[in-house]
Amino acid sequence: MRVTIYDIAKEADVGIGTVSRVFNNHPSVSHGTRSRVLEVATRLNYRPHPYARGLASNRTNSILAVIPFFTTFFFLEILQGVQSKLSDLDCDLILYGVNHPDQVASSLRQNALRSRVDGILFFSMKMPEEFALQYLQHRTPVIVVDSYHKSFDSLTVDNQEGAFHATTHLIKLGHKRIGLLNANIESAPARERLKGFQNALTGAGLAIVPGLVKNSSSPILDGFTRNAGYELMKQFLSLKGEMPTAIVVASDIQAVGALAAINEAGLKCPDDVALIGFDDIELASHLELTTMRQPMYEMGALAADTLADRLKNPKEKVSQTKFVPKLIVRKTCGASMHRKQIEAIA
Amino acid sequence: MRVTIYDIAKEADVGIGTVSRVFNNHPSVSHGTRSRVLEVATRLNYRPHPYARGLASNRTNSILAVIPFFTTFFFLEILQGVQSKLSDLDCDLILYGVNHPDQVASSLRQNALRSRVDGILFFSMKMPEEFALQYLQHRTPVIVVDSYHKSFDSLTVDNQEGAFHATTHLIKLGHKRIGLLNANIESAPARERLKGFQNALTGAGLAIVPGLVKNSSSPILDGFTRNAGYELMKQFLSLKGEMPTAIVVASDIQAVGALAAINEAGLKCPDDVALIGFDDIELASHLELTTMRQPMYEMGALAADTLADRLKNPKEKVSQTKFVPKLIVRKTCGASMHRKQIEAIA
DNA sequence: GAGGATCTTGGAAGCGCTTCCATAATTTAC
DNA sequence: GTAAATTATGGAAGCGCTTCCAAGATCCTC
Repeated sequence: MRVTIYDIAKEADVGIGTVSRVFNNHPSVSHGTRSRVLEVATRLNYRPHPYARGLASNRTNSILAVIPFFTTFFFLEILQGVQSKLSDLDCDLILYGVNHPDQVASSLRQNALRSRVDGILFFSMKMPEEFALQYLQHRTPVIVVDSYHKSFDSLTVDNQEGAFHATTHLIKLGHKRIGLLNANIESAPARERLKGFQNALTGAGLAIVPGLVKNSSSPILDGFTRNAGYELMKQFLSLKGEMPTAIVVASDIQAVGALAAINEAGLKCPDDVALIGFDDIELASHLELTTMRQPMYEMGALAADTLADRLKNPKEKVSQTKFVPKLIVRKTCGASMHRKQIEAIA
Repeated sequence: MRVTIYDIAKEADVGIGTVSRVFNNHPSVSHGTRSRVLEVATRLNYRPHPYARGLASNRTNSILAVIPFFTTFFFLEILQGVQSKLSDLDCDLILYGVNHPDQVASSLRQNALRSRVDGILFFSMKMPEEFALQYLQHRTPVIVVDSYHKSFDSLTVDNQEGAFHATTHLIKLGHKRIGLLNANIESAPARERLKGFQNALTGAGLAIVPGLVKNSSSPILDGFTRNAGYELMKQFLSLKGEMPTAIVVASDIQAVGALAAINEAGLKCPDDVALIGFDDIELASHLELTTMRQPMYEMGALAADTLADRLKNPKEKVSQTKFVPKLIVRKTCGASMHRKQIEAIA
């Protein structure tokens, strides 16, 4: 039979209230009693029943992570960060993966309401208003990561700043004719990255050549796909002599497609055209892709922390944190080449 | 206030037992009563409290997945498969990631005992005996995936068969001088893959040349690393004229390292040496790596199904299922080349 | 139409815990 | 020394559900 607080109470010759207090670190238990209870509990191998606890205290000690399954690379690292904090909080992680952005609402309807959780981490997708309202009403804290909602704490990557750094890096390497291979301008990240790109050029006194900014028109994942990168790169390649000497690519996955197009054309990166990506997905290091790294582990960890804070202070005003991506220099930007050479190319 | 079965009972003018029966699909509720209760429940937006349920029924409707965080690529797909089944089972997925194989035991000690779950999916790691005993004692069903334990249902990949197919594919392409770039022979998968390799050669009447079988001696992840592949490939390259015309590589990640070594040596794959990997990680398609695909989604889904069966029939005898990997032909095996050319190289 | 099955139903008990109230023991203040 | 405050403790009530037992209603069977 299961060991309960009654067994412990009897064995340690105290009341059940006292046993409960010991396990909840309630201050008003004398030192002697506490250690006696703990000794007995260890001896009988007692473990509190989480559901009984949850039922009685109206806490669940578990949180829900809603993640998109369709962009694999990104998430295990984030979850790692989340979990590193969660074990401190003595909290379970319930995972709910959504297969397609369009299914968020129906998926949530089907699943997320079933489980009772203390809080929710919501990743990379637009939170449907229907659920936002519901969570607000139920006072279930939600942290939105890599996305934004006015009513919830959010952690985002500063896309504009990231694109600014990326572009500036290329400028510093001596490039004057720099292109932007962007995603679908309908999406906020694409717009922000465009803005950062423009600011960097303008700030350096370079002109923004419209023909060198190419937005994807693909509706599929807003153009953040390998294929979108491939197609846009082919457009750049068709410019021949007018081609930029370096291109800022809105995401690594697009850069992968771009590299394929470059190879196919018989050209070399970075010799013929330099590339800089965004994200630092697993592939990036294998392809020696220079990129703007998003601090995923850190975002995960901070998301968990933020949720913990929110659970403690429900009234606090909604916070908004921005992470600045970090430049990871590899080979595709040509930083290892001598500047003279680059200038010769340009 | 929370809506409970008492509210429903009062509103629908029935007893709480009846309400409970309705929500548990108990047969002995008349049709009229059932629909009246459901109508009221919908109207009041009633949701059963999972913890109260769990406490009263001693079921939790949640399962635990213990996965290794250190081999990222593999798992989201498996989890996707798991989840596709879980929502049928009306079950939550609690995720617990282990950062390093050596930490399995300590990680489990810290975490896995806390949560009460109906069953456990245990991935890719050796289950510490300490926990195996505990789970058996508690009668917590465990399904071991991509690993083996005699007391639990297991799903594994048939490494021997996979390596056999991979090798046979190269033989069919006309190769006579085939090497094996293996992982650490201490690990079961490495041994099995070696055996499949040998069987294929022997079966085709080819000799097994000891110098063409290279096992990694790395203790890190049993040599299933990019670096181990890189180092072993350098050994192959140093054979010069004695080099195999094709190499079976024990894992894609090693093949990535091997490709790097080949490029570094100024050689071309598959022109100078053909390669076939194992796993079909995300990278593989981007690198055009021919490989033996492990059916991860399917394994995840079947794991969940197996667990569901086990929950229904705890007495059934332990099952053991083997998946056969599937050949995915891309470019590194040179299958697209004309056979004559290959023979010319050989 | 009587006796026995078979369906339905109500609701008490109990799952293992937290929490509050009452009370006892001890300390502090004057 | 006494009154008041503080500390430590026991245990009842209650969290929302399942499940069992008892009992009423309905249906057969001969």
